[in-house]
Amino acid sequence: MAHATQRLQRYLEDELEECRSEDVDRRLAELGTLEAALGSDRVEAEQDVLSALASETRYTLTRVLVAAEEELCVCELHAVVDVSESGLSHALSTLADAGVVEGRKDGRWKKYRATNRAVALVTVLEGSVSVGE
Amino acid sequence: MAHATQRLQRYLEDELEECRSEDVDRRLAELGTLEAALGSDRVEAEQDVLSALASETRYTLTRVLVAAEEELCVCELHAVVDVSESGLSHALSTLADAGVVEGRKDGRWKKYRATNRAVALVTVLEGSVSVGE
DNA sequence: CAGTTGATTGAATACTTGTTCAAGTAACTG
DNA sequence: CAGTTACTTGAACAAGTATTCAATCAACTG
Repeated sequence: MAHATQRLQRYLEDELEECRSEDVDRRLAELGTLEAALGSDRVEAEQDVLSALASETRYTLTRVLVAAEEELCVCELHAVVDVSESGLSHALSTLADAGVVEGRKDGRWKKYRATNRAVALVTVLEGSVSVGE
Repeated sequence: MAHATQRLQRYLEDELEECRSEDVDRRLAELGTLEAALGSDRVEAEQDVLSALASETRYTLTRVLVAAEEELCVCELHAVVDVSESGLSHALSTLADAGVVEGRKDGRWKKYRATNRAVALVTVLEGSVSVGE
């Protein structure tokens, strides 16, 4: 919650045709409740997931892993994105921290697969975003 | 698609117990298909949505608008996030470009509401992300 | 065990992005 | 019409982030 109650007061006068400061306080409380109901740690966690996906490299990796429907080796993923070996590793690590992919060591190779979270998010995005925007 | 086919070749030798370069080419083609099937403009659009949401200010605004289930005035939203008037305007404009919110002018006031896309995304995130990560 | 190879980690850097300040537009009000 | 008020826009700066290089770890191989 923050500042600027004068403007809000004028807005409520306008909307409610009545202007007691009681109304402003009540509305501020309502907005505060809306925000508080979200739960700041939950919101923070959700935002971490969004930040993890909000990069060309990382979203491409996620998309490919979801499309693959199987685990892929780091060396296979390296053929898909155009970053250094180390950049790829950083990207996968970020995605893993966000719970979007899961890694498993298999001998000298390491394999990653998409989690349900990734599948759910990609599905919704795919369904809601039409091309040409 | 990118580089590093030697490593991929060794991986396939390992996996397939057989090592013709044909196999490497086929696998590369498969990975390429996976990636191409996504459609780069579609992926780009999806990523714009993710980038729009991947900011504390903008995601909070989105969350509040989704929770409100009604349009809110810019002046009301200003009470929710801790940025300047101009920062708020920039944030809402970014969200509108991504199709996450919609604005409507009502006299001297401007009101924003969450779009279906926002509702869908928030719902999935809420459902897939548990607190404590 | 020394040598390779696959992958990760940390520090440095180049780049992107969020926020603000200053100025501007659009709509009401006296 | 001059003056507020609500909001937006563009430029500039500060803060954050993606990528790379170098070094390191871990697993296999001869």
